[in-house]
Amino acid sequence: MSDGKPVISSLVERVAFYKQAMGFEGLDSNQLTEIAQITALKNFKKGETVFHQGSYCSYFPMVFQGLVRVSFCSTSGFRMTYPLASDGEPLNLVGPLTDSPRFLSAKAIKDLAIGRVKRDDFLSFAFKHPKVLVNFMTILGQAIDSANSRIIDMIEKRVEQRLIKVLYTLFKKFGSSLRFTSAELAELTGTTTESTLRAMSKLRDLCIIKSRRGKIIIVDTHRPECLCSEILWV
Amino acid sequence: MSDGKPVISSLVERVAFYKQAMGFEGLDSNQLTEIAQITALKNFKKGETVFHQGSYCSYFPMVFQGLVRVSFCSTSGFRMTYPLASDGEPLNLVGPLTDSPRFLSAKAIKDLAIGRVKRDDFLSFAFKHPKVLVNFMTILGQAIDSANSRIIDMIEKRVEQRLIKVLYTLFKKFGSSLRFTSAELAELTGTTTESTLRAMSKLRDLCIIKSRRGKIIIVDTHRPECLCSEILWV
DNA sequence: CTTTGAACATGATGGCCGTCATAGACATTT
DNA sequence: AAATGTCTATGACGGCCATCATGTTCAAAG
Repeated sequence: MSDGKPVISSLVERVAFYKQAMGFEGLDSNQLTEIAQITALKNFKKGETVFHQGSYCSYFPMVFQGLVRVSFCSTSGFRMTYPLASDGEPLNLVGPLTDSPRFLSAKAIKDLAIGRVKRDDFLSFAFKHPKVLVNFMTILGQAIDSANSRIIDMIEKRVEQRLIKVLYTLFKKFGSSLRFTSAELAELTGTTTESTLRAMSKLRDLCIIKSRRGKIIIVDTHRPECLCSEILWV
Repeated sequence: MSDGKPVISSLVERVAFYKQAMGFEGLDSNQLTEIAQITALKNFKKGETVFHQGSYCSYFPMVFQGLVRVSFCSTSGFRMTYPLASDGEPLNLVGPLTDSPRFLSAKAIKDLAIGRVKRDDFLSFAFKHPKVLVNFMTILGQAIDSANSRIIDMIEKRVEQRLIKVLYTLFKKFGSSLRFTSAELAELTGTTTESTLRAMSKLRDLCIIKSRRGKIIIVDTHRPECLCSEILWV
């Protein structure tokens, strides 16, 4: 998607974007135009921070183009990657509505174009079209179910199974060729780099994946699918 | 609170209930009356199931009186108690809005009075007064943050620290005298009964708690407080 | 080409904790 | 009072995995 091409700039393009964006299902063209008009675009270079943990949230942010790693940090500094948001996905559904800061931080993995709506503008839009709020709650519900499922996985599943689940989820989202390092996968799986590497060795022996430096290829997509009744929120 | 007294039945009482209920902050009397009018009460005996995992959600349920254990089950049967909902708390914020079933199940720990609003009625109420939806999203946001925090705890905290966190949260909600068995605490902590008992022994040695069969008394509330920057979603 | 740093790989070690087993304490029932 | 079931308690064992350590491969930079 985001291959360095010039960024969506016209109103028509922005409307087209919202038409396919997560959370804006069921809105008509007038409503989409309305939100598109109050959206401003801002670019971030790869590696830049989109927002910090604990920062006040004065904008409602959507990923127009690129890839963002959203992470959740503990007080002790442990980081867990939560979702990887790509084109059409919202970055923080809750923050803009409840002016309280959250524990999330977001960093650009690829060059980014973020569409931002000022908090107040977004609030009045949402109040005018509650359908958006219901859509958002649906997404939040999925996020909660997914987080709960992850908690249980942490208890009863071992690293290898959790890694398969992560890989399968990434496969569903990005296809069979994945550009992630073991350290990044570890952050998604909730384990250490070493354990991830060991688990990867096993999966390679089982001919489920092939891997090169910084790249994983899912060879056997069938077996992960059997092991993953539900996919994660990524 | 719920001591077997006759249940809230008059409209006035129901309005008074919603005035203090979680998720209905900022609504005026007319709006509260409106929702109170479409609320029907249903009683459950201790031990009864309020709703099953995967069941279709045709009502929006609130706990009027009593205590409900809301659990999240994995496919393998592992159960994690998520929130313990008491008077004034909603049981399932998402289900009624998105007619998809969720992984939650709910069981009465004490005799219950549940206020229920039919899904469609609730939907039109929420669309008419989006403030409710924003309130709900705030709650969902807290739930997500709490779930994420739990995921990280599962990784980097050991059983004893997690148990302290659980006890502290229960203390904040129910006071220093807690009626829970070790098996129930284990379900909240995400561990086994045996490990919970061992951790309890340690906490007893440290004079943080005293315990008798089915009852825990938090003696030193200061130390748990130091260890818990944030409390859980219970 | 050499250097440098990141990513990959794998062995050794130790500790937390889940599992199994045993047993005593307590409440309720018969 | 005896019986039964639940809750509490604790020991033994073993496995998973975090940690530390060491070494290799690879890509980019100088």
